[in-house]
Amino acid sequence: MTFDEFKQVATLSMEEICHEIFAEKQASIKIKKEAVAVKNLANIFHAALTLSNERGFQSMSLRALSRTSGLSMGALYSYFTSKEELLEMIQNQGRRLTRKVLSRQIDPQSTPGAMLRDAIRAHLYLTEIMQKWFYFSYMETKNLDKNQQKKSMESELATEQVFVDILEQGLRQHVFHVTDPVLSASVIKAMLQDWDVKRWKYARRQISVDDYADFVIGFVESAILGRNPEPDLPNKSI
Amino acid sequence: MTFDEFKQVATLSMEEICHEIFAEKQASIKIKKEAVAVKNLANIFHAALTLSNERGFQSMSLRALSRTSGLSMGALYSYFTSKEELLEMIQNQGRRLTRKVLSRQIDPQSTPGAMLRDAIRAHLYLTEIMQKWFYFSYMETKNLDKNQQKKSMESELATEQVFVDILEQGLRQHVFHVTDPVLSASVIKAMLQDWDVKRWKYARRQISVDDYADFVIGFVESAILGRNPEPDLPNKSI
DNA sequence: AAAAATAGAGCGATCGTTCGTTTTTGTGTT
DNA sequence: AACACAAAAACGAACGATCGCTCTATTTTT
Repeated sequence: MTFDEFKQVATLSMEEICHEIFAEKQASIKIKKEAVAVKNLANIFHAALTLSNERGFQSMSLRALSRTSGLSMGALYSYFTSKEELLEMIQNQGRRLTRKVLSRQIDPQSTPGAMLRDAIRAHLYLTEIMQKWFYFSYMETKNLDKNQQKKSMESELATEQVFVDILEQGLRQHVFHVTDPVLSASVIKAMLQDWDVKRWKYARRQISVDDYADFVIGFVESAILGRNPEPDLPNKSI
Repeated sequence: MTFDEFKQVATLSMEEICHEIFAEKQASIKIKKEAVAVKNLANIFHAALTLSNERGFQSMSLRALSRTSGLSMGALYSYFTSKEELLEMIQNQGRRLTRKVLSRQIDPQSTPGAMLRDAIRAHLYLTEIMQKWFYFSYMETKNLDKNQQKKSMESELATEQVFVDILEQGLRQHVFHVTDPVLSASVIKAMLQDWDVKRWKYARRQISVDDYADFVIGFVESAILGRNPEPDLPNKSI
């Protein structure tokens, strides 16, 4: 799957999620008509992410959000009941999209090697499309309430588990040489996250998302395919 | 060098830095006596890091800082002229300590393999000791002014360069098999940073800093020592 | 004209910062 | 040892600005 194809899948999933949010939050959203609500919600989310990523969510005043989104203070409060609820809505929306898009990208029938490559690439593509959200989520998790923080951690562990599963499957088939699948998945995830958090560094060096994906795949494969030039050889790791 | 030895070196360097800060900032610090100034500065920095890491620096009110540090509002403003200057002082202090401690840890006379291991371990030990500061720096860089942001980026690139140099030396001596030293250094740094940022994850799994260091060293070595079981063999990589 | 959506002034709370006052400290004199 | 007295340090109430949020009036849509 190329980056452009991936983009289309994500866009479709995004629309689904806006419908879901509208359906669930009808208690706190005062807007009746879905078309209006979805359009303005997307607008508000985009403006909030842009402003938050400059100085942090707490520092973003609702007056600034009003200015950037083009909606009045009163209008904003037709879409959420408090600033904190807006924070939760944004976090929720991103988690949903992450789950939805990633689960569609990995074919459990293919080989562990192929699955690992697909998972790395899919993660990076997703981060690229949802850049603002990932950065936001990364920076603002600590400002959530206990319950939402727990959800955020579970989401992190769930994405990590995708890699743990792939690595363990590779271990069972004797194609990966991994001493600790959980820690390995952890450091792989750390590399992927760096693409979002240290974006300025890679932009300055003119490294594209595909460049980075190729490199990470190569690096990880060197680390876990083992030093044996015939990785197909079984019973080596016992 | 063990973790306990490392701790002592860092503590000594910390005292040096407090002297330096007092000497340089005498324009904005209204306190005359160094003993008083150093003691309270350390107190303020510690309180500010603790509070900031809960909800972010911007969300930390100076009244809360006053409460936690035990100093009154007026007293606080004897040590800095504005909240923003406090932010800059904290960032500066951490960057200094990082530079000072790390440069003393790596012996340029040893082999690339040993240097790489030492550098990884030293980085993780430093992160462990300065945990609050690193987390703070990670989260608050974007809130600095342009000039301070530039310094922060340079500091990041400088620490990365330590790894680039080691990798390139290993390349020249044909002991490392690295396709791109800069990207390799980048992902190594990402793994090290994860120890600080995702601290809750490793704490929950009861992984110590030495456990993590051993794992990262093993992972990186698997990746770059090449698949050749005789890594001493020269001219292989040409 | 009824319903839906938006507008924006106004409210109390809290923010960073200032400044006149009080307390503590260090030193020389009795 | 007790005191006086500046200098140094700490204190905390008060100020204007801005915050999140509300509420009624107005505009837009159906």
